Amino acid sequence: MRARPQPSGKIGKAERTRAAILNAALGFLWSHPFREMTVVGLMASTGVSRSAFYRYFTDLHGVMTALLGIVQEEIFVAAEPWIAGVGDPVALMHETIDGLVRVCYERGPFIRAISDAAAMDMHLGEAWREFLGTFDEAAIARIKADQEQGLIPAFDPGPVAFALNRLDASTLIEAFGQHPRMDPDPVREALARIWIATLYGTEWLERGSSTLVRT
Amino acid sequence: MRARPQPSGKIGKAERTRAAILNAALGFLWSHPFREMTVVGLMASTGVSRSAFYRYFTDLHGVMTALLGIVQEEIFVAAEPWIAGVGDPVALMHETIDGLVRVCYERGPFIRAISDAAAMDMHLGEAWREFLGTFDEAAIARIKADQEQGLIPAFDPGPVAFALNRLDASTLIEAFGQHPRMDPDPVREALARIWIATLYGTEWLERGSSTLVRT
DNA sequence: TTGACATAGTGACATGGCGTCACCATAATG
DNA sequence: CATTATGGTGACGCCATGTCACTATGTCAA
Repeated sequence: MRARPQPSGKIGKAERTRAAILNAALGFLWSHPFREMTVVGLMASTGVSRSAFYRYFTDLHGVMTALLGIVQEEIFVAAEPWIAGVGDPVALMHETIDGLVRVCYERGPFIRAISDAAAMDMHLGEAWREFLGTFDEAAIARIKADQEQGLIPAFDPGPVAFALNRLDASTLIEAFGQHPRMDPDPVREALARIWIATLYGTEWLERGSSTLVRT
Repeated sequence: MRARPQPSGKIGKAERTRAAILNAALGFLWSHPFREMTVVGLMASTGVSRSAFYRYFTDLHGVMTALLGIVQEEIFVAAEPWIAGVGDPVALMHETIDGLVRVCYERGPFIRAISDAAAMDMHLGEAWREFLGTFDEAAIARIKADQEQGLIPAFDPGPVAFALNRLDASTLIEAFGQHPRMDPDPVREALARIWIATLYGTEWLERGSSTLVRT
């Protein structure tokens, strides 16, 4: 065991500074693109010197990796109904898309910042791709299962799941990633229409409009 | 009239240098991500000094803007069948997606570089968004027209066209944007399935497989 | 209490890429 | 032959980055 400065429940100095940096990043990215974020600007709002930054993160992309970890969790939870739920798959699909749209509407600028930053750093790019990859796996599994039940026509689920997931990611990021954000309702309806028509067939679209799912 | 160094048809020094820079960029981006491109590296392969670069482009994003202009044209041509063609819309859709996949497979790394660079520069980002925007307009018009003929069910075409175009862009970029590129056939089939199921209905999917369109 | 030690934080430095500027060379024009 | 504009160059200053030696502070063990 090493010498731990704080033996009891109180959060230590280190944790507080780290959190301050992350909060500064969140505050900044809500209204500015990632490309405008600098270490100087970030540390200006924390009260500690610029070089202290490198004690907590390797670079700005390290901050974004941390942010990805936070957002990731929320998105996984939102997507769960259709991925793992039982019951009417079309209703579950509405629920999942509803959740994804909600999370991405609330976190839009952050998610866009992560996706932007992913283009500028190999490691973050890899993490981002892996993140999307888990959705591919999950969607493929669900499609396969529903195909075996005859709910979805037979086709290779891999490329379709891949494409539909990219559809969600890039549509949501573009729609909600910068101010002014689009109205979420039409986006939700469009995504639901595309997923349902592609997987379960057009006949499911007219009845059970998305308002049916919303409590 | 100013003093023009080349009075007749021969291409001048300036045009040649500019082309050399663009070629250097193409050569580099085929196997390296945009984030690794520098002015020094670019000019090293041209034989002229680094500072000469700024006579032809304002910065690296200026190069990417020029590249966008080139690729844009090819993509417009490829997309034309469904956008402006007459006849069976499902066949035209297959033709368009076929063309898009072909162009994006050939130019993949360049297109990905443009899209990456768009995240790092305001002006290029605007140009890229505008580029995608023209497809939105075109798709909306086509969907409206087919809706009036009863070929596509009635719904607000705006968000659906928006989402489907983002689907194409991000799927094609992710599939073919870096080596090793995916097999184009499954991607083509997945995109065709999604577009056709969403717009014209599932019943068009089984017959007329994509191989029918390929000469 | 004291000495040892780990952790938080700092200022200074070197680096690398960028964009500009004053200046030079060349070649076409009159 | 003088003029003039275009293509090209080296040097400069700038900005953000990442590192490093060093200080300060607080904790633990003897």
